[in-house]
Amino acid sequence: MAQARWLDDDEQATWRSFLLASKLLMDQVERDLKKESGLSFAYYDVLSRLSEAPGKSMRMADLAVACVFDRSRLSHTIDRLARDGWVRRQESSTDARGQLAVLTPEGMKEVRRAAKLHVERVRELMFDRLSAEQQKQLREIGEVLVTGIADEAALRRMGWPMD
Amino acid sequence: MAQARWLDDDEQATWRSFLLASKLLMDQVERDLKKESGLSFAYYDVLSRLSEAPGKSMRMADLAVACVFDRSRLSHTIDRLARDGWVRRQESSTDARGQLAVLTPEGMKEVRRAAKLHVERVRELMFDRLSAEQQKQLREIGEVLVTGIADEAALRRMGWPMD
DNA sequence: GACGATATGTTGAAATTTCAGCGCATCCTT
DNA sequence: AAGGATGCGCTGAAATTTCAACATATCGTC
Repeated sequence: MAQARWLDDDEQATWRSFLLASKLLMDQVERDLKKESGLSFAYYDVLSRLSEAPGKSMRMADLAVACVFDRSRLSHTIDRLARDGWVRRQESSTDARGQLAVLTPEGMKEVRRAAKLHVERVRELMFDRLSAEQQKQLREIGEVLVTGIADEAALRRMGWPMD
Repeated sequence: MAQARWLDDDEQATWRSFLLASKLLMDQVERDLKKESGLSFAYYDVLSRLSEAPGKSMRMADLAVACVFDRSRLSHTIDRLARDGWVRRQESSTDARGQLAVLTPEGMKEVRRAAKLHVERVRELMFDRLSAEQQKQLREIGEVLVTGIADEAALRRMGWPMD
């Protein structure tokens, strides 16, 4: 029973392959994004969520869930984005605890500029290399893993497509 | 041509699914590892590579490549691991620039303890949820992405299985 | 063997992330 | 409507990671 739950060679290779692929891919994407637009992926992620949200704004807590940040990290991150003028805070009208992060017009321009380069890069690194079949497989695998980890409430807040 | 390289809906969903799955998975794995063993994944990764290496030691540069750290990050990380007594430094006998990171017996015990919990968790989060078919697919997808990003020299240094 | 080009590992400071805990608001039960 | 439980967002300090630069060593070539 000691070894019962160990990983066999195939599993080991699968895990390593997944791990390395995501590390290398994100590393490369980060590096390029930063070099070409000055934004880290974390900043880009926040701005890009806001840019898609109705009113170009989101509750802090929802934004944190969507970006998979804890609340503290998001708070600090919004501080910096606000200092740079890409985002501003606004009080929620319905919940006195609530703060809204709102994308400024300058922030919107910034994301757009970055998005162009970013998407290009993702395409080169991922989609140009995987067959249509593999893309479908990857999507399904991702969905299985995601729904296995996040509960329904979290998925909803992330804007995950519920069937 | 402006939109020629944009992502369509399927691609967008695939990318998001991959991104979210790896974030959530690593997040969860990190959190559990830390809670149960006190080690961050970065520390665990370093120690675990060393534990598998011949002589339980590696050149700093090779270890950095294997962990996908830059040299500076590895240097600081080894500082901390050395302070905790899990690792010690040793000069290379063949290259006067070289430093070897060597796993101490205490470090070895530490990884072993952590590995047990870690592997258990990876199994629950990943392998218990994916079919054999999906595991095979994921492995191949990972390999395609990895070889698309890292050059042959880097792969070799990572200990990547070359055919 | 001298030369510049490249590789190795470290350092210190700056930027970012993590961690523990706070104050306040809303929710839920009674 | 009082009470506690929970949710929200923020803060400051500690830990970690990033960044630019350095000193030294090896490599390749002439």
